[in-house]
Amino acid sequence: MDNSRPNPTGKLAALSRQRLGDQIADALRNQILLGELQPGSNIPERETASALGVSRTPLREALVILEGEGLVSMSPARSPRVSNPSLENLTHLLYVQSALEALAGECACDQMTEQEFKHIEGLNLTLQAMSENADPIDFFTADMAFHEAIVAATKNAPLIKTHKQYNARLWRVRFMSSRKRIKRVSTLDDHSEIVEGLRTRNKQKTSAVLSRHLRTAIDNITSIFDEENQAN
Amino acid sequence: MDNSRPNPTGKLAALSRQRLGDQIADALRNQILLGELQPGSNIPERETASALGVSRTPLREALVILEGEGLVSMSPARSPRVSNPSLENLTHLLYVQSALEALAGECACDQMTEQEFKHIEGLNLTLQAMSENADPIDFFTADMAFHEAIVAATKNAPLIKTHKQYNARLWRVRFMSSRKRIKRVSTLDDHSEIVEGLRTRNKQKTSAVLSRHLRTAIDNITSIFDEENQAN
DNA sequence: CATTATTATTTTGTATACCAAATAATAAAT
DNA sequence: ATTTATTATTTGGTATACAAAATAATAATG
Repeated sequence: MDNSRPNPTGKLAALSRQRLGDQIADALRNQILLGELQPGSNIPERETASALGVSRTPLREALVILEGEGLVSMSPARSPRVSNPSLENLTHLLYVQSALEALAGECACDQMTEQEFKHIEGLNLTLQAMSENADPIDFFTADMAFHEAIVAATKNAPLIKTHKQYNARLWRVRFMSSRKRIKRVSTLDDHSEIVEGLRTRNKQKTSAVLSRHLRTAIDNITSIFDEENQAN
Repeated sequence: MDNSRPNPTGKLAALSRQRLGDQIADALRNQILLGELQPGSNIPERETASALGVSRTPLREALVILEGEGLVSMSPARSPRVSNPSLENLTHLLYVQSALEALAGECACDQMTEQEFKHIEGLNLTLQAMSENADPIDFFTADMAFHEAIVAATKNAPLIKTHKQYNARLWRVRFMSSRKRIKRVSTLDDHSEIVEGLRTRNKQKTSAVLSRHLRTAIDNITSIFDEENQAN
């Protein structure tokens, strides 16, 4: 966060083109997704600001941004907290994400270039190669990259942004869910079907498989919650 | 915006449960939707803050919120501006809104109470009664209320919020589009089909008609843009 | 010892102050 | 008169200051 040192171009860094608030939001978002900031944990303003070497003003700006994204909740006169969504809430998020990816699949059939298709196909191959031995985190990241690439191929900026935000809110449970390697086979089957749908530019099929794929995830996260409740 | 006077309960108003930033965001959002703040117009911070009787701090908070909603764009060292979306951007928004309402129709078939259905049905009847003689603004508001009621019946909070945000960004063009009364007949036909779908809790039909209904709106806004370009 | 009252401290909410970049205005030069 | 240089002013970005509420800590009381 230190803006006073010279940047690579030699210039004095001056005022970065990106506001501090945005950079801080990026940093905090990462910490939340990585689990360094646990759901329900407090984000005290002074402490966090000084830890990042900034004042409370841009930190609060970041918190307001993250609140808008649903990753942080702010109550009056209380420390901001990392959101801790209920199973119901996560289910609701997945329904929306399912609809968004179904739309993405459909639009991608129209808008996707051949190069983009090859990229998506390649990501799926990578995923298949990883299926046997890769770390959960790597497999999960690759899985997410596959879905993001499809959405990106639509060139629909609002869709891409909204999808990204929903992904962030779902990141944690979906990662926990993906640790159950048992699910990898059916995941890969779905992905192959999606790739086939895209190859033939079959909107109906691509859209339907993506929708089903995401709705299946609802069952997976439900079992995650059940296990946690049994443990307690 | 004056918080210093006693509130109706007699207490000193103290710190309102809602942050000033949120209240300001609501006020500015209204002004944008009503067209009092035109697309592309500047929102200078000092001037706007003093006009509202607040300091720049909560005003900036409001601007950051509205930027997240896509209603305002902030560039470094320039005055914040009311977003002025291109036809392409509006088209993209409508595709997403179409997918969201299709999902809403499907979920509403599952989640809607009989009372909620009666309410939706009633809104449609109101709309039909208005079709001949009502003001464009009233007809449009009733049209929007109909769609919002369907989304609300899903009880899916993230869906409701995202749909509301997309509605806000689309408000202006869709209002301009609705001024063409010629479209009212087909609008009402679609609505009646949607009501029938909901009555029979036919997910497939409800979802399909809602999706088509919204995608038709893309053609309507395209002609709005064409006319504007001819005028210039 | 437990429980309530009261005080002290921490923490958020908002306002103000200051700096640097951008724009507007003015002066200088061709 | 037009264009370029330079200065002044405005405006956004960030830090700091202060007020009010919430929490923690301490004292008082049954």
